[in-house]
Amino acid sequence: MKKDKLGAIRLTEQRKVILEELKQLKTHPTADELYFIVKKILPKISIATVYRNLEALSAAGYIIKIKSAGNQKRFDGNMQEHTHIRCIKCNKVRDIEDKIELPEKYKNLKTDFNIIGFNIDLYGICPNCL
Amino acid sequence: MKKDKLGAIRLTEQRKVILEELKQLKTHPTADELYFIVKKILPKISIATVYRNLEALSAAGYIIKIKSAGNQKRFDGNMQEHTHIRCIKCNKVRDIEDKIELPEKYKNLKTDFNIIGFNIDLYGICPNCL
DNA sequence: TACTTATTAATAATAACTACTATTAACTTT
DNA sequence: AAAGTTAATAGTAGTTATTATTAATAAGTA
Repeated sequence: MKKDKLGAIRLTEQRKVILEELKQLKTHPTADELYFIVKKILPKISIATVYRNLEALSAAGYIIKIKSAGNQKRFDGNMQEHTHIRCIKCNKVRDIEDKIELPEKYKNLKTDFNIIGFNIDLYGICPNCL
Repeated sequence: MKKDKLGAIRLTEQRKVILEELKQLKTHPTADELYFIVKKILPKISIATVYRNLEALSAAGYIIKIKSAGNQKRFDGNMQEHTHIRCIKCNKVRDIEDKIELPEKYKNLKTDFNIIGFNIDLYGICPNCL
């Protein structure tokens, strides 16, 4: 089986379309939002395929699963390091171009956890909800 | 109706117990975890009451609803400003005593959102999952 | 006291996933 | 290339965490 360089998944037609559409969007859609978009290209696709493959693609490192508040997972096809801002009213997520870095002094925090990394998200109100 | 100073909610017996138990815990429990704890004191309490009142208490400013990853909401009775670290394996949340501040230079980020604040969470592996 | 409103326990309903199943497609071995 | 093996899919059932509904009760007010 031909494996891709990034992760050990085969890029099926469904996966290719999901990936392409996600990469074109700047809106960080939820799985169901993306389902309706992908459906226009592959009308027979199942919503379970979209959920499953968003997980697979993010596990394989093609896309990013956006953590942070909100009860729906969102996905991001932009692999450049960047920060997100979320609207506290409608939960939409947008990119912040500036890359935020944590000062050196926070590298050695007191905890019995094994620190792997951190996550900074901004929150505010989007133009639409103002 | 006697309103409390903080928010406009009446502190019923159920709410008092939920609040007290949460304040004693350092574990940032989920609603159902807290339900089983509170049940020992009020055996007849309904899980819906716990969910409803965790929302009510956080809306009224008595407790904090922890945002960030993981599919279950978690709650924190510690109103001091502090940072959280989450275990990527078991999703448990612990406090970091140091207060993390965002450098000045990030106060004017380029975005059409109205920035209200930010949220920093660390992630890592807890002693138990190591 | 009688009335009004808030809160509760219990349970039904919902939203967002996630697992299952039969089928098909892709790859591998003969 | 045929047969065998594994992976992926569509469709759908099931699950989990949460939210809404409802009838009963408790608290506050006139």
